[in-house]
Amino acid sequence: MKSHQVTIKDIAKTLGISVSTVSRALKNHPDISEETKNQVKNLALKLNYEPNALALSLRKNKSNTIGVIIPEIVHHFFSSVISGMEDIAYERGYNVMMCQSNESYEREIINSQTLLSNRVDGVLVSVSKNTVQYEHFRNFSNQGIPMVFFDRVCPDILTDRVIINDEEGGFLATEHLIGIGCNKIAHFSAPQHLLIGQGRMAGYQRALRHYKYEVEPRLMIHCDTSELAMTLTQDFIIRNPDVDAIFAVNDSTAISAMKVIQRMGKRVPEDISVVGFGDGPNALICTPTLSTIEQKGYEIGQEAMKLLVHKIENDISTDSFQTKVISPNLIVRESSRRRNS
Amino acid sequence: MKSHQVTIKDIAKTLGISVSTVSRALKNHPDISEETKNQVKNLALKLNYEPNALALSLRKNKSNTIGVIIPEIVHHFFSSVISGMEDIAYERGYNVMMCQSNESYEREIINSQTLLSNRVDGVLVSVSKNTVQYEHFRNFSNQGIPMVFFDRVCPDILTDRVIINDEEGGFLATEHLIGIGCNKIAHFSAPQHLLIGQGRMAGYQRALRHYKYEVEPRLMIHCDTSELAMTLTQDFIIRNPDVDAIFAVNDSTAISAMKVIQRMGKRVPEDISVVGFGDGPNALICTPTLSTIEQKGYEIGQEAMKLLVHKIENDISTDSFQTKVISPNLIVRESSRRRNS
DNA sequence: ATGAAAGCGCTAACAG
DNA sequence: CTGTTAGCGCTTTCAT
Repeated sequence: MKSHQVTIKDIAKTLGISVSTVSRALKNHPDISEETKNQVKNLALKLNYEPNALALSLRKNKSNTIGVIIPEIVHHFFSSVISGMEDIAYERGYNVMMCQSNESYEREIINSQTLLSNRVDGVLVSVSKNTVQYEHFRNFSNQGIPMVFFDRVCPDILTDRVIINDEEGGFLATEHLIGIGCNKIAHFSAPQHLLIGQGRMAGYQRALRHYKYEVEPRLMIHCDTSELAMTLTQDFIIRNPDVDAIFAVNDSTAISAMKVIQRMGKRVPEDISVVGFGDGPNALICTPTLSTIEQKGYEIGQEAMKLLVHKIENDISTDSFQTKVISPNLIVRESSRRRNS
Repeated sequence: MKSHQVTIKDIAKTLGISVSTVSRALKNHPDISEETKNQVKNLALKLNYEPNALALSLRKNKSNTIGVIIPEIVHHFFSSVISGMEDIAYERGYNVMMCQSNESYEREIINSQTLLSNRVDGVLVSVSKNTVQYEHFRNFSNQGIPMVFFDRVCPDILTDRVIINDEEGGFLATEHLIGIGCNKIAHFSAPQHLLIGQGRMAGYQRALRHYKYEVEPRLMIHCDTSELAMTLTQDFIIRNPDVDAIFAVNDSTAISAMKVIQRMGKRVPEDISVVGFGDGPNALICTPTLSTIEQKGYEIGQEAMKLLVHKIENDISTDSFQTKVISPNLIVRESSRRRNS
């Protein structure tokens, strides 16, 4: 049974003073005498008084709560993002209300309503894969609630964004493979209607061109999951025996590709070097350890939260938007190595 | 700029009726005429009216929010737990306020205050490693706020708990190794002052005794991180060349031990079988894939949330507590195989 | 230096 | 069938 939680009224009654005096005493209002202040504070401490944040929010029209809508929590990248957000929120005195869309459009809509209803001061959103309509997000802007998209941004809606530079990541990975002497670098890519697919592919091609290598369609296949890699890699290698490197659009694809390659009797990195994208924990577990592009989830979470809080606290006009692009890092491990040819 | 969010007052004014009528109309009160209801509902829809959850919470003295205090989000087990919690919360109409203690006692205290302040209806807690005093948790019970501990429970505080049966997990792992014909089964254990360390060790020993194997102190070493496994495994194997199986207290330790064993020129599972504990994604990535004990984070999260919501909604007296013990599963993969000796 | 009172958005008892 | 009013906990203006 939820017993009565102590309020300023209780303190006022016990001390025989008014609630306004208690309120002022608790926040060190200069008008209040030291003696009263001490009395109030001591009693508050003794009674374990905690200000009612709900009442405060209602009164001040500010909830100090940030809403987060995220596709799925159980995913190293996203959980890193959440962690970064939570750390900044904590630092700045905000609470985080977490909603998981589970990649469902319908649930995303409900999540939005929930956050609206809870009068969050701002929202951080990464769009669900199944979302193709974006009207529910407009409610936030309409109500003047600042919104920052992270990672999976929504092209149709003008807001602040925090994204990783996929193009640069693709470039770095490919440049590295070129640098260690690979000649035929394949790209296992994500669908080209996805921004990450486009970006990483673009970086791959730019690196090839920049270093005067040919961009060959036969070396680029759509393969962006562990399952697809398991199915497609062998055939691909057989059909393109000259391939000496693969840049895969994510770590799990890269790792599965490595497994297939090894099963075919070829060596990684001696015969074929492999670079992934993401730098999840798996990259350290697989054999050989995976060279990859660090996706910086924690940093993205931090930046998104910083941007949002800044917007909230500075009442920035709703029509100046900023896109923060995080630069990825190349991490070289065992799966890619200088060739002696 | 946060513009005015629409309230029932706005609707009442526009329609020239009273707020109470609007309030009632919105919740289908039988007293209200169909016509008024329709008018109200249509306008509400048109204006994108969302009830102010803060006002509601204040009024009803129920926030429909559950507070979660978790040591770290970026950890497969914990993020699975959160996911399970979120799914149930969503289903039952609760929101989740997430606090990350980052394994810090001080932060855990602040987190508790935050949740108290936000008048959460209940709390789910997994205790930080550095927490040795538990007074801050008592505030919840004192205020009559239901609390459920999950995974890392607090021995001193009487509450509901959801934990995995570590002892059973240890037993299953060891029994499996015995079953495939291993004779000298080592245990890489966690410190014995930790409950998980105790439990998994106890299960290991019970299995040995149950199948009439000797419990040998030389076969049990404290080794519960990837780093320790890297340092200690080689020496351990050299000193105990008869070991033909290792049950490690967690997956990362198991995987690192496998790596060392392989580097020593021995084969897994042919020479030494290995079983871990946790079943994180790594278990599928490593070579060979890891036999392990499924820790069921998602289920733990679900159960903890269910238990809590049940307590909240049934106003269960604060002095009947229940401990839910989840049974782990054994998952056999490549790292353990029947021996032909 | 302190108190009284209004009001944030909503519900519900009471009154018609 | 609808309106009036009090009050949830707190802050703040206006009095005193």
